[in-house]
Amino acid sequence: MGITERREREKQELRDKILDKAREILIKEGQENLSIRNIATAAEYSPATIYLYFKDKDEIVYELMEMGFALMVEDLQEAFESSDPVERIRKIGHGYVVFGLKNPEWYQVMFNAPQPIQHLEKCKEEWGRGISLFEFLVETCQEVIDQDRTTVREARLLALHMWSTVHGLVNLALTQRLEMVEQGGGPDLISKTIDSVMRCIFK
Amino acid sequence: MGITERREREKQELRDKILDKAREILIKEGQENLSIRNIATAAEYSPATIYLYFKDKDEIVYELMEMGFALMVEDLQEAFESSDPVERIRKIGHGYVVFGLKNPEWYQVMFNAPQPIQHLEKCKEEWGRGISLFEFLVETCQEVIDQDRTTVREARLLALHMWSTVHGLVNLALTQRLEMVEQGGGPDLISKTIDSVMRCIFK
DNA sequence: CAAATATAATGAACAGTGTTTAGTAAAGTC
DNA sequence: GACTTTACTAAACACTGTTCATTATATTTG
Repeated sequence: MGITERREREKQELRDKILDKAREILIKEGQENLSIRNIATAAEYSPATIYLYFKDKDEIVYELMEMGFALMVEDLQEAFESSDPVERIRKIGHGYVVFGLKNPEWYQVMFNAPQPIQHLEKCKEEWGRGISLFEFLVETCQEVIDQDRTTVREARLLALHMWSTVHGLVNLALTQRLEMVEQGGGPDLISKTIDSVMRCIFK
Repeated sequence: MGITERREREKQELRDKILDKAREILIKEGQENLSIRNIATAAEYSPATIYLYFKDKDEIVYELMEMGFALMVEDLQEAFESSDPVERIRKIGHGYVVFGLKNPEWYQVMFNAPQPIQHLEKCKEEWGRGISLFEFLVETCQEVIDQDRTTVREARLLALHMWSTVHGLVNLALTQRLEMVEQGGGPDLISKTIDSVMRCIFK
């Protein structure tokens, strides 16, 4: 059945094209301009057609979130490969913040947007890539604890501490709250804060 | 001129009424339902009338942010009065997170919404109450440093560290990311995390 | 090849959003 | 009572997500 195969393939291709245009709009014009109509125009189809390939807008945002995680993992690859667990955590933390500041639109979709999470509730899938990243951090924290290089005793708690701090930093910076209290609230301040956090946690 | 005074007073009263209805909608129906039309209907006026009292929606959100800070300061009053600076920081941190989790709509407006900040840029005013809160935290951190109860040497850095962590925690919880990695990601986990952070920072 | 059928795509509508403008109705002034 | 100022609103514009009946295309069947 070569014909049905071709149709299947064409269907997949259009789905991919829609996602690709969505990605372009997200990056170039921001999340506030990521509308079904804009996506449809970019893909040269009518808005209604989008709904033949995606249940709703949330499903598109969910797919973009997945893409974002792939990009982030790529960015953090070098950090993951550090042999020293403390250095690994420092590099992950720093890389995490840099990714967030350099890719604000991706970051919003991945860590702040409610849509992808609501989509998960509906489909009962899992926040796969996000969990993987966190679990890797937990494992690294466990290594640090095993090496007795921190006073914290629980790996999950330590990982959550790190995540909260970098997530908080990125969000404060992205929502312009950081520059409200610190004029030159740039990457310098963020680096200093991460270093300070690291010194607090590790011996 | 009693008439112009009355008219001035009536103008102020309607402005207050609009803000009050906006507050009610924010709390009861959430930020996604805080529309000019909903506010106008609640105040029993046409949508266009709102624009005679506020430049745009952002200005209303900005006023709501100010209200939110007043509420938060009230909530944190007890924490502010602790004589021991370390205890003060712990209580502020805990109170901050509790406020965020109990008042998600206020929290979004105060710390995540872009509107009030954009409004500030236009009007060149200041994020007054937010800055006051942060500066108080900085002063308390300085006390802790002076008492030599932490290894961190810079008060502003320490304050930012604390703020980032609690802000990150609240946001992870509010956007359902916390429960993605920790099933029972309730207030218990958050308390434990704050305690862990405090132990790391203070001797 | 033509007719019937299955599939794909869309135009138009619905209910909502923020915002502007022209016009009306009421209140105050002379 | 006539004029002017103020307060208010209906209607429109340009958007948003989403649905559904209709149309056009492609494939299968007679």
